[in-house]
Amino acid sequence: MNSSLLAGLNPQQLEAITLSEQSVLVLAGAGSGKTRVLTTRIAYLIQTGKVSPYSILAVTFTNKAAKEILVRINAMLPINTRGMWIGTFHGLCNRLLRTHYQEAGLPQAFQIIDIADQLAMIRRILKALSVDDKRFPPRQVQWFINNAKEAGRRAANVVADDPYTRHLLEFYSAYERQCDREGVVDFAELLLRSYEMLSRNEALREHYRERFDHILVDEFQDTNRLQYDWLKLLAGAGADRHPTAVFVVGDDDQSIYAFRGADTGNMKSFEHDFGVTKVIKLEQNYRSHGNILAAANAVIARNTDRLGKHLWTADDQGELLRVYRGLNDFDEASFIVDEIRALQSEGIPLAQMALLYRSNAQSRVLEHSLFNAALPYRVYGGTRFFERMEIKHALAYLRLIAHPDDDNALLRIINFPARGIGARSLEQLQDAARQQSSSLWEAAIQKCGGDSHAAAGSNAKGLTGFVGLIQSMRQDWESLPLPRIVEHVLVQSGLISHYKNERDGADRLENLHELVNAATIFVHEADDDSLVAFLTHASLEAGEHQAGSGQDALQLMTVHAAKGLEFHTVFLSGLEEGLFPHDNSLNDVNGLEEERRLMYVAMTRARRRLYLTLAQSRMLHGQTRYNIPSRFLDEVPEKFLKWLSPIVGIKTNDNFVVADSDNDFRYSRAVQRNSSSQFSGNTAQWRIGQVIRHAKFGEGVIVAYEGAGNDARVQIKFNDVGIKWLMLEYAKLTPA
DNA sequence: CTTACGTGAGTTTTT
DNA sequence: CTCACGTAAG
Repeated sequence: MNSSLLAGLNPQQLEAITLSEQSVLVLAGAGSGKTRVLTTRIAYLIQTGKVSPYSILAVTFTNKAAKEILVRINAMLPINTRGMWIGTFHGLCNRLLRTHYQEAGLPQAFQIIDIADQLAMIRRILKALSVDDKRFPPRQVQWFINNAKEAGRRAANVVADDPYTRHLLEFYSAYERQCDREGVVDFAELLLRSYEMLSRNEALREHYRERFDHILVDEFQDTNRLQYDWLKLLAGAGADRHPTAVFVVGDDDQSIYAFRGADTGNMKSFEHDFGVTKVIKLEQNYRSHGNILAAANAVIARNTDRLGKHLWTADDQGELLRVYRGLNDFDEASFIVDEIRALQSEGIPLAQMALLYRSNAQSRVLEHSLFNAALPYRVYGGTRFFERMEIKHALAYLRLIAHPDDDNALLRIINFPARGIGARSLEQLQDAARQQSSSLWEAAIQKCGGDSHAAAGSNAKGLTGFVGLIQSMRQDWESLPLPRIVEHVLVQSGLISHYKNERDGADRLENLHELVNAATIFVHEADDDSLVAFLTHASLEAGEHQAGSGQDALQLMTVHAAKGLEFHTVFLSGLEEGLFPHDNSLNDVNGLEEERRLMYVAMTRARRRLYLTLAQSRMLHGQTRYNIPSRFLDEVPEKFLKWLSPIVGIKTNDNFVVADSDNDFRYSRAVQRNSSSQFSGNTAQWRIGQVIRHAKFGEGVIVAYEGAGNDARVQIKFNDVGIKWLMLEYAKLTPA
């Protein structure tokens, strides 16, 4: 047994990792080493030799998390992780369905559609049924369908009491039929389909139950009903109990996806459904300083619906939380800019600072100020690589090659780039397809075949050309390796020349070339380098939000997007009633508690410094709004706050402090200052009085320091730029 | 088929 | 306000 595997773990972590074969709930607070525990347990199970890597199933929500687990296991054990069942719910379900496509009633090359494709399809169906889309907005229909699926219900299993629901159900069944006909599945379908397959097929179910001795689940608080039932089925919990040990890690306080069907009730159900006798709490936080943690604890303590957990840290109290209330949103933004500049001059990298907001719309003003201040920043969220229009077009060609029944794909590209197939020829095509209940592609082929005597209009010519194009592409597919096919399709389809001629097509062209790169990388990395596998990869992994230039940049994102991340400094902006908590959650207790969890998540992202900012007025929807401070601000005990602005309309009206950049740090310094003159950073020993050199500020002498290790700060009297406090971790000092 | 205009919505979103 | 989408006109 490699003892280094378990080195440096606290007793609770150790217990969770080495627990014998039983199901367990691990309540893991923010920054408590959750991922480390999960991965170390996997490594431990394998290394102690009791468990084969192939009888472990580990499931996450994001590809990123799954990758992280694989990387860490690879670092801990000399085993090949290929072939291990570690992935997202959707990825693993896809694997099941691909392996047993016949049992699942799917074509071998079934395609996965994303929400945009799904919406387009629903639009099409509603149109075909002549539905008034004012009464039944496509988005609402989509929401209804996905909700039903995520609760494990088919159209046939939903009870409709009212006419409205009956209509929705009709659309749901029509949608189901259409998906079946096209041989496509949406995200929820991956889960529902594999769930149904396993519950229907006893032999298959038993096979997988036997196979997996251990199931591990990350972010368990985010599971929805269907995912829970899926786990239960696979683990054989309930009546016919199977000795599968199910190890789930989660934090009910960080459940922020209830609006999407996540159900923390699953954590409670888990205990009794899986015969859990042991709940392990990981409550030691290794991330944040004490004040930040205490403030976050105070906020989350207001929630009534909790399993109960209290984070603590062995670290110092650290600084107070800094609060700034600006006159307006612009003022708030310039405050943030000033503070970022100051931190930057202290040597803290921009990438270690995050600017968080409740909703995306808030980023506009902030970005404006950052841009004017010439501060590099990166916004997370927005369109991801495989969701870009030009990429979806290219993928649609590829999909049609691999899977001709995909009407969605056909409709996307039949006239893009334009080849003279207008609305009326499309309508004819759709009519023909509907009549013989075939796919559009089949209808197109027939139309071309019997075309010689028909009116030789330009549209017929266009259609023939299109059919010929796809058919020739399909032939190339037989003989070319994946990246070449992609390249070929880009050229033959006319996409390349189309974007070459377009005014602002340069970025799109670049993205298309990037797609060839993606295919090349995929071929090198994947076990299965087929076109279908690549398309699946594109559907299940939307790709990075942005190509990430690698440049040091401030991180801008919503609080949701920040979950799981940590930063030296966090700016939490827009702390106003109506924004955070959001208007739409104000009247609902559950909604408010979710907003509060969101606040908790936001606060616990900060390692060392946390700013809470707000504005007295701001522009929203073209109107100036005067918001009162967020209730969450009131929920932080005053003793943890340091006001940096005069404040109005809040109970602690008189004890504000005006920012004073020189003396700003004095209060925290008093607590932590050390008396010895020798101290050490990460790599080197330093002493007071020593002459040093700094890359930017030049030569200077160390006059004081505080803290230790990573958190040590040094005060240096520079020859040229005066006295400065710098973070030792980032300052890159060299002895002069 | 492209362009212009009108309309309406405007939390969060791992797959 | 401002973006995205859908329809109508050119």
